[in-house]
Amino acid sequence: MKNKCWWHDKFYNFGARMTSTRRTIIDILHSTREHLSVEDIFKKVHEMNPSTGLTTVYRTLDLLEQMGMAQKYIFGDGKARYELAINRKGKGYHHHLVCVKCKTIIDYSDFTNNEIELFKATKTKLLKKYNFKIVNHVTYFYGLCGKCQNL
Amino acid sequence: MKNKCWWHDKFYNFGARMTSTRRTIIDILHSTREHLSVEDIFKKVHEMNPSTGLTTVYRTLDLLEQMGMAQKYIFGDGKARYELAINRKGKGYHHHLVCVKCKTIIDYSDFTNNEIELFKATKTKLLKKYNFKIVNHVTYFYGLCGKCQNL
DNA sequence: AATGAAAATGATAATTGTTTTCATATAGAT
DNA sequence: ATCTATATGAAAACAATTATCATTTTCATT
Repeated sequence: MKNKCWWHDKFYNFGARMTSTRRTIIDILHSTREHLSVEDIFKKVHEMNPSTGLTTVYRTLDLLEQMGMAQKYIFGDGKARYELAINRKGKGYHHHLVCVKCKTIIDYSDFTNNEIELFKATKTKLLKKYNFKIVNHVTYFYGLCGKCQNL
Repeated sequence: MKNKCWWHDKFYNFGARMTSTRRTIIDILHSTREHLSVEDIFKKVHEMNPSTGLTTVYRTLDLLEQMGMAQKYIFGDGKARYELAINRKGKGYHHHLVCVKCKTIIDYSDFTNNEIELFKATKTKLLKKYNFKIVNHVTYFYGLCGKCQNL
């Protein structure tokens, strides 16, 4: 893996190395807007390189989360899901409505500029006050979807 | 269990019955501001009534979440945590900073009136647009705590 | 290009939080 | 007091995730 890419330095700064599997996983996340489960991602990686193990996928996703490149979501179905954090800064920025009964997820992107400004200010405040370097934030709205409201 | 309490109707409307175990669990949640894990809660219940099973605790917490009485949190340590949703409306209202590396949780309550208004408006909007009855919302801020920033 | 130490990987086993099952007990309306 | 839907407990089943450890790979330095 000789050629450098834009994320090469990001990995280096994190004391991590660039590998083809990691690049593949980033590509997969980059190519979709769905919330892929670890197994979803594993299957796709496996298509490209059948020798890749599930453990590596877990480890890579964990690393990406720590680097702030991926966002991990845990809804109610017992499996972690991931999406590229980079996406969220642009067009794909969204939050989630979660039905606490049937676990249906609806993406919600009708946020306001007001909200963006608010969170931007909050991040700065939290860094100062708690010395906590925020890389991402996620809001979940919990409730009952139309179907489940009628028992 | 003959005597009615304020939550009796809430249960009834949900097609659920009031039991002493459920009351105990509500009391436990009511008596703390910590984010208790299921096992934490089970241990406390067990002190009061050793015959209570872990399964019932899981089932009760699930029920309370669906009723909107409890909020379920999943941070990064692999166990679900709960707190009374009622508390969040008053003094105890807060969000969480989660260190993606060491999984430290810091409660954050320096929110603004601006934020409260924003979420109130959002709830109304979401009900109209998606017919989704919001019972609660949660914001997680993810990042690196002071220690983990210095590797 | 060869080297070597640190980091990444894969296969498997182990772990553990959570759910299912099913027979029994209980709540609460009648 | 009776009866039916609901709740419960114990144990087994389940499934996502993590730990282990020997092997391979990256990449900075020769």
